[in-house]
Amino acid sequence: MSPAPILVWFRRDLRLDDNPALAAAARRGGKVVPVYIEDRAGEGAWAAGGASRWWLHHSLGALDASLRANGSGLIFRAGDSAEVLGRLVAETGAGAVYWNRRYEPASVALEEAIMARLGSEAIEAAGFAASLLFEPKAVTNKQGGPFQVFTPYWRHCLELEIPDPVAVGRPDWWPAARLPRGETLESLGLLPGRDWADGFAARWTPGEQGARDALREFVSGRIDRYSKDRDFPALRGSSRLSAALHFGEIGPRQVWAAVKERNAETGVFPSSEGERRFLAELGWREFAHHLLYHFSRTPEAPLRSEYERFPWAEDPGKRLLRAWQRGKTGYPIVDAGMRELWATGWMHNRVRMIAASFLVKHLRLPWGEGARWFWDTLVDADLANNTLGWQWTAGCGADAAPYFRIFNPVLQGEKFDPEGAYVKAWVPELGGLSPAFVHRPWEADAATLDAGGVELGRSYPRPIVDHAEARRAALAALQSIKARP
DNA sequence: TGAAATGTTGGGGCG
DNA sequence: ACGCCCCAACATTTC
Repeated sequence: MSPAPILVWFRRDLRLDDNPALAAAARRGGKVVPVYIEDRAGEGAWAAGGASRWWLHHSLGALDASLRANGSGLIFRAGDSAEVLGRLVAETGAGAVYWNRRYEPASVALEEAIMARLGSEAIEAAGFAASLLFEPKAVTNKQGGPFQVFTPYWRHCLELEIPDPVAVGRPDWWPAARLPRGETLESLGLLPGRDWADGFAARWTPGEQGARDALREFVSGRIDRYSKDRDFPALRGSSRLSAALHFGEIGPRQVWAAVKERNAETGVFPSSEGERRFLAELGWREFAHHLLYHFSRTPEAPLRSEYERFPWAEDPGKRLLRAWQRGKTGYPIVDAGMRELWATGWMHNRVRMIAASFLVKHLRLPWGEGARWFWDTLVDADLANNTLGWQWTAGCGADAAPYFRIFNPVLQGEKFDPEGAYVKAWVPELGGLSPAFVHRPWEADAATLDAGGVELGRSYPRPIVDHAEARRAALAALQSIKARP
């Protein structure tokens, strides 16, 4: 008699390769029932945002197709995860539920509850490590606590052993369970109602194959120029793997192994500044997830409590916030970034820092407003990375930028987009300006603006705040929360 | 994974 | 020839 069926509960591990839960289930020899549950309440206050759901929809479609090639596609369900799993166990006579762990606070709580519930029913329940290089509990400082500064954290991690993805591999075949499919992918309602996301498809290929292709393309060449090119948004300098990693279409061990593999002949690894820097970005991803695990309130509250009393600016009618969201601040590099975000569901990292800094320091609007906007508009929206990024920018997080570090959007633009190519790609109304003025159109004289086809205040806004003035106000506000008990 | 203010130095114009 | 000033260029400090 063959073993009882096993439910494989897919979540943010939408791949067949290097998927320990699936591999373990396949090894058992019983039928495998792959299921995805859309459980918005189970995500706490951070159910996936709009752009992210677009990606999720297509990634689930790709996973379903891959699974169907083995005989049985993904079972889609909506509702409370514990209840749905309980019903499926009953329907299928499953003896076990396997999944790959998540580390966000709501997910940790949900998994604990499910583990207890299944345990009480004598159903085997097992979570596997798949989405990080290191489990949060495996990385502690000498006092046994979490690191709060990246450099020592990552130095410590590099001493640890990275699990080999080949050891998990991709199961060749497993006995398929025939189940009524019930709900369809479409019925989960993941796609946005409006035509907002229609342009995303021109840029992205969600799914395991797309992720694999993107990794190969990056690692076979661009990675060697990564440390130089990564800061220039007009170039394609970064890997653009963020969404694939968020949804687990590819795992960080596979990324690590791909970089290692390209050095197989020499054995020297990492072999270039580009590789070293790229791996350190995986390190930031680990760091962010570990910090969120240990400081579970940080999506809502500053890690440094003195920032609870930060005097944010008034914004009647949300005029400033709206201008920022729509890419109409009058600062070209900020507006270009915000428009790239809206059009593609993604923004170059250098520009994320500039745009975020502008919201928090020039407009003095709460970082949570920015975090929410990014959460809803980024296809790669990730609670750990988003939280770390915004708290870093606002100066209130772990290893944060010092409060006095205020990006000058003009200088940043001129430094990292010297020709204005990035600005012109997303803010076409500035296309007629020379590099000397494309980042500071308000300084051009009337004839220059006229020749460039720019009508300040009409075709492109004047700056909504004055840089020098905003900088002074930000420093004063930050001063006001310092050195008080 | 800054920017601006302030300080220092040294070349060159000039009386 | 000398001292003085200006100021770019660079370094340091401060926010």
